[in-house]
Amino acid sequence: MPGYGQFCPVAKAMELLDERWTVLVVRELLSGSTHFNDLRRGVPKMSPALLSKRLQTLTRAGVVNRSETDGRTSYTLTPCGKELVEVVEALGAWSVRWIGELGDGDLDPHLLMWDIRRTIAIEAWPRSRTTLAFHLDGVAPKASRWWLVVSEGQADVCDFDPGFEVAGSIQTSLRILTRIWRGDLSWQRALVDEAVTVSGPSEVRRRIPTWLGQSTLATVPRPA
Amino acid sequence: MPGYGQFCPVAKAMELLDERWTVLVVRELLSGSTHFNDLRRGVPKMSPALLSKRLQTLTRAGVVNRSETDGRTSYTLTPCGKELVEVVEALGAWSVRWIGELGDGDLDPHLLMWDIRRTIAIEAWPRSRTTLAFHLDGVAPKASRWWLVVSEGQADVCDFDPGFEVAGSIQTSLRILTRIWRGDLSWQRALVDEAVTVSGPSEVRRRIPTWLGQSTLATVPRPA
DNA sequence: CTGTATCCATGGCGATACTG
DNA sequence: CAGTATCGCCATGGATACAG
Repeated sequence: MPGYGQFCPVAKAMELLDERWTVLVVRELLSGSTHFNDLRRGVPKMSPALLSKRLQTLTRAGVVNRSETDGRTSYTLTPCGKELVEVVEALGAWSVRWIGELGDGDLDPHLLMWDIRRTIAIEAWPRSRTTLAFHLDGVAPKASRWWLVVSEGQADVCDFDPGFEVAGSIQTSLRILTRIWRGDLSWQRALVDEAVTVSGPSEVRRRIPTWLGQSTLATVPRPA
Repeated sequence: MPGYGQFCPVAKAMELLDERWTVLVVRELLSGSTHFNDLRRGVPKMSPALLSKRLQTLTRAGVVNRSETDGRTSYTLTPCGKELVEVVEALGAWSVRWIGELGDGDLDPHLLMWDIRRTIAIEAWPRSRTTLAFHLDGVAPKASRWWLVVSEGQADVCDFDPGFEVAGSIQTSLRILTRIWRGDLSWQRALVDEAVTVSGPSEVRRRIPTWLGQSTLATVPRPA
């Protein structure tokens, strides 16, 4: 399987990018992960051996730069790699428009909470430390309760009760919260349908949709 | 290998598109091929069994529309599939900028002549039937000689002497002609370096670069 | 924390031939 | 023209354990 045997640029690109997991690793790098275990968190179902191999391949291809400082290994995208943002964005936009269905196996509370943490609008939150509690129905107990703590311009997510006073709680299914985050479903719609229950002071209840962010692809217009 | 187990749109898109050959099939469909054997010509190294399988997968995914009219089977892209043009173009643009090196195995005279035929600027050619002969150095004899015949607004490529009077000839290596077509190398540069020899009346010699087209990606600016 | 080493099963895919 | 049928390999990648 030595490539496609074509000089076509698309074929040459796919020789590198059609390998399983490769594009997802690039996506993680584009989103800012630089260390091996950061990357692992973004592709949890990928074995470390394979991640290592992919990083080597990408490095050899000139897409990734591996460096060591203070005994810490970092992976960053080269200028070449950074330009893959165009490809990844095109893929994401197409996908969000045309691949709406998610299987149960696609849902993952860890990934979702991590993504939510990464996209919350910190500046919209109160100055003082604020904690939001999540309860995800129909998820294994260990992964069903989450706390989002925003304090001093910093957001943290816990899968255990941090013990802070909770400003508000969100109760919904993993699927609904995922769809909201992806932009497949609006907060409005979910609230009206009672697919999600928000509790707490009315001020907080009103604000929550503006506090929690969404995928950058959420605003891509969907086909009629 | 049941997908990536992620709700991320990029992951969902790649579940479909990271399968070997799939994107190349889409590329062929985008470029206008509609019949099974048309598609085969664009991906000659792909087995018919696998092409069939990919077309089925793409059809199930809603990317391709299969239809039969007059006992003839046609494959076309659905609206969903047509929007993959954004992805394919992003891939091509990135590739042409960053993946310049071509292995010997990437070169293919059939594909190249077919692509040249598809991209020539017919309107730039003389009204009367005009034939150009190609001689590709270092290629197996059977695939080293080609004739391009433009007549009545129609271009044809032959791997045998059609017997028409030849207006001009191009002699070069397969690699050089490929690089010119991709836009990696300019006609100017190739002529100055004597990497390509054009013979015939001076008027024809001057015109040939404008008659023969280039890949649509040829104009993508290359990194400094 | 950042990987490597090893092992094994699976099935993807290539090759070839054949059919209505 | 438009595929199916069959076969078998080997490489991919999943799993697990372990190391510097």
